[in-house]
Amino acid sequence: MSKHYWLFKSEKSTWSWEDQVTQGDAGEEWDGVRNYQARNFMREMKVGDLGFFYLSQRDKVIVGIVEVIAEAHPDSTTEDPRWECVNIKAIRSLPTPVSLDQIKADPRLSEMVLVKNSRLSVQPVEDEEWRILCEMGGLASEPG
DNA sequence: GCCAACGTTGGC
DNA sequence: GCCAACGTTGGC
Repeated sequence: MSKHYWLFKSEKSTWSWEDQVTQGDAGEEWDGVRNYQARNFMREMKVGDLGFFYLSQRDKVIVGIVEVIAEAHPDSTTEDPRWECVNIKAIRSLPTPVSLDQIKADPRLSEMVLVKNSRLSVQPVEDEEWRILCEMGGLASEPG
């Protein structure tokens, strides 16, 4: 099966890109998700899948690229067996972070979940969207 | 800081 | 199983 692409949302004050980068190859659990849709997407993730790291709230910008390094497992931050999470590690920062404004201004990206359902914290990204966003971010081609 | 949108909870 | 109430998210 081919690789899938995702988008992970975080608030800078809770978990910043710098925090993620600091974890290095060890990565970190993407814990704390308490939403079934988001959890279900994490269950679909495979090791090696790539994702964008997006900062919500003040920043509203895609700042980097992460890779899934562990598939869905119980979320260590809760006893509730319903909630699972994957582990991800930072791959690289985007040379040019891509803002929500830019995304909204591009008709090719108007179908993005980020635009249509702004509250979903873990979401899929279409191959074409991924390519466009990598370009906008200053990457000639996708990494990895 | 406000508020709309949405998801979850819990009473019935 | 429905739905009103409530809490949270996140853009503005």
